[in-house]
Amino acid sequence: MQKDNTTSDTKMQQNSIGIDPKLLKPYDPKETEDRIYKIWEESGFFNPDVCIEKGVTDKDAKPFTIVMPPPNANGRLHAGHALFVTLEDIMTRYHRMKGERTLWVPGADHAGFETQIVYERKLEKEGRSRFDMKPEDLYKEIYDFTMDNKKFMENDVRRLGASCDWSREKFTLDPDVVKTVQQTFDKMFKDDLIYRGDRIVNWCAKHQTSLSEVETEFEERTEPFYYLQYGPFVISTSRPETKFGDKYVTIHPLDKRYAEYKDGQKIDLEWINGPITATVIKDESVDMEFGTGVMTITPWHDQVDFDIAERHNLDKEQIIDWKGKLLPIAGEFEGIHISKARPMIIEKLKEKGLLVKIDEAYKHNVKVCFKCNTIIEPQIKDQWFVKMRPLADRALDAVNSGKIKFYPDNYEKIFRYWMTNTIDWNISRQIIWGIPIPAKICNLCKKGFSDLKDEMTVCPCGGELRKDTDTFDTWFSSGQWTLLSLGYPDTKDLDIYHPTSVMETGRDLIFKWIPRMVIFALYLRDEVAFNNVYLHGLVNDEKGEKMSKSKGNVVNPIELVDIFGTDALRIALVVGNTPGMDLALSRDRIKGYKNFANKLWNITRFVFSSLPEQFKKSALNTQDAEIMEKFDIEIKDITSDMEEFRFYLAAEKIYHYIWHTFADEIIENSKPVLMGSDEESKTSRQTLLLEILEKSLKILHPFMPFVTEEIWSMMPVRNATHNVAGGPVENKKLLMVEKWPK
RNA sequence: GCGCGAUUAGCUCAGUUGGUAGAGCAACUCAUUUACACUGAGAAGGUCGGGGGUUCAAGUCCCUCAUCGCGCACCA
Repeated sequence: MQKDNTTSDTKMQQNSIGIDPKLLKPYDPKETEDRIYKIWEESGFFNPDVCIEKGVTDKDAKPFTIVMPPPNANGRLHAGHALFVTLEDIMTRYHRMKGERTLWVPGADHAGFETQIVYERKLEKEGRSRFDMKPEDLYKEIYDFTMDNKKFMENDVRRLGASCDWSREKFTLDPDVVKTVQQTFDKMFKDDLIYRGDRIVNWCAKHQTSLSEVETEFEERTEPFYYLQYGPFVISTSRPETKFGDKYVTIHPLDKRYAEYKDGQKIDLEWINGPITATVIKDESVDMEFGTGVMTITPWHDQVDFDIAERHNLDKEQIIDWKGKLLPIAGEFEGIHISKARPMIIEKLKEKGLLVKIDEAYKHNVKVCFKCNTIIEPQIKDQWFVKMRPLADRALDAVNSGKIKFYPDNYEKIFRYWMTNTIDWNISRQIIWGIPIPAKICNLCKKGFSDLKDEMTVCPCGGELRKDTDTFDTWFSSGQWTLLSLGYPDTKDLDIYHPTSVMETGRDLIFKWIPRMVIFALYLRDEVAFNNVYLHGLVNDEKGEKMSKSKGNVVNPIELVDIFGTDALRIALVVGNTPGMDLALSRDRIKGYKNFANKLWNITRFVFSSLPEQFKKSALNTQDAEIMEKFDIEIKDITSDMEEFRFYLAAEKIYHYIWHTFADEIIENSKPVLMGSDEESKTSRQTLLLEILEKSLKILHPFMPFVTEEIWSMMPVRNATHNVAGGPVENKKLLMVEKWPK
């Protein structure tokens, strides 16, 4: 081993320019990456202002902006994060090299509900509960916990090579962010876009909070389905425990079977806890085909029933309390949790002869909390709601007029569908970890008021006002993220960098996040939030299966970086990964690209060692000019791929060119020329090899920034901007701010 | 129920405006001190899910069916 190194060492030194001894060993990402990242960060070039100041970017250059989807500050990065960092960094580096005024704003998300759950689990392990703590203490603890973790997340982003401007980093609970979000609430309240109302919300009894539609999931359950005698009717239900207060029986107005019963007709009948008087309601929402075509309604605990009750102005009564226990209306069942009450109620119905039959295997979907899988109990609750219709219409207009383009384009349809069918958005959350809603609520008339300055004490009705203790839904603040991370309401950066150029994020956020950002930017600044939306798919394991903790197939990207190097991971995530499509990430795949990094390293060694000590570039002869021209055509092709967001193709093309054209053909065919005695051909060929290497490094840089920058630092002198033996030199240009080849 | 996506080599996937089917990995044959074994050369492998249509020409456009995946909605 030792001997081998010595021989090649002497050989190299004899007939070539000074070569960095590092080049004589295989490429070592571990030794390189942190060092290079530090050089980049210290150069200041992640910040477009510095680029202008140092003359790297023209101050009139076209801006290019990406706002980073802020990773959850409470945890480490997962494979999906590695993909988004890679894609956004590719775009950022490419546009920076094109000379554009390029800004990538990093961020960190407090991730309200999610983080609180993580912290609650921690409390649970310690035998504590948030319900026994003072709100301020809990907030402080979660804050410290999050801030500790935030550093790890940021460091992970750095290890992935992200060339984002850390000086502009925003955290979703930064004081200015909190202030602005509260001001937005105030503005919307004054513009009559926010109202306080008693409406059905998704209530999670475990977490003691309401949830938006995107925080709930459907789960298929097979449960018994009960047919009950309700006076002259047979009604059906899967939830007999909600039926105590049912005093309205609804029928479709055109249902001939029940034509004899008139709207508003009173019927006396025997029910679970004794005789009641039921009222017949005719409503078109009743499905004649389903069950018996007759249903009783429970407006407090069902959206559809609530809507019917609203239409006919019917009474609404709470049956189940906030912990999931039955209220006094349930009579003898009062205080029993609904999960235990059902069989008891069925037993009683049976005894009373009210149970007609049971379908044992009724398949249906139930709504569950997306975090704890607890069945959601719809409840009527006094909450803040955003009127979505007028806002969504503006978003639709923006998309229809082509101001926002989607990659892949079929997501535009999905976006449209969501904007067309949106319902009012509940923004109140009963959790601590979030931005407080700056509002007061009247104890008497129950009206709510925005009160930014916290100065109102008495309601116009004379009632006493209490402070709203709720916080905003996370998406209320992250919906304003393109604005907030650019300093809104301050316009210094906004005027330059907004609308942002690209919003790159996971395809699952097409509902949760994308529409809200469009809406808020249009509302607050009369601009779209971004001109392009690039959606990536999921990163799955090598078998194509979704990564999950329960399956134990979760891959930590930093672990892969440790083994294969960041560059290898990055390009493995990109090649062949079309937008919107899921990717199966295998170690073999990454290993192949680790080999590629080394191949490039060896190409460099060959090129450098074939140059004489005193080398000056010459003009290319006809044959070499032709080879160069072919590469230039390829570069043009790759450039248009970059412009059209086809990174999966661009990456594959440069990979293929470097390995199979440059190394396998051009270098192999150069050997006889370089060994020959025709000095003119030799110099031409040496020039060619050096130029192809230079251009290759530039094209490859956005994809594999570390190895390319490292090699660039060893490039031999040209125009006195490079030194011979490598290492940082003053005024030396970094590859990251070199110009993209034309 | 409505919508979206997928179906191409053993595996993972590309295939941009229709113009002779591609890559990576795996497997196969050969090369063995080479810039690089983290290598090179070569060969093999596909009626592009089925059926129909448009066209001089279809993996690509249209219709239809099947299978898989995902999303949304209803669910008394």
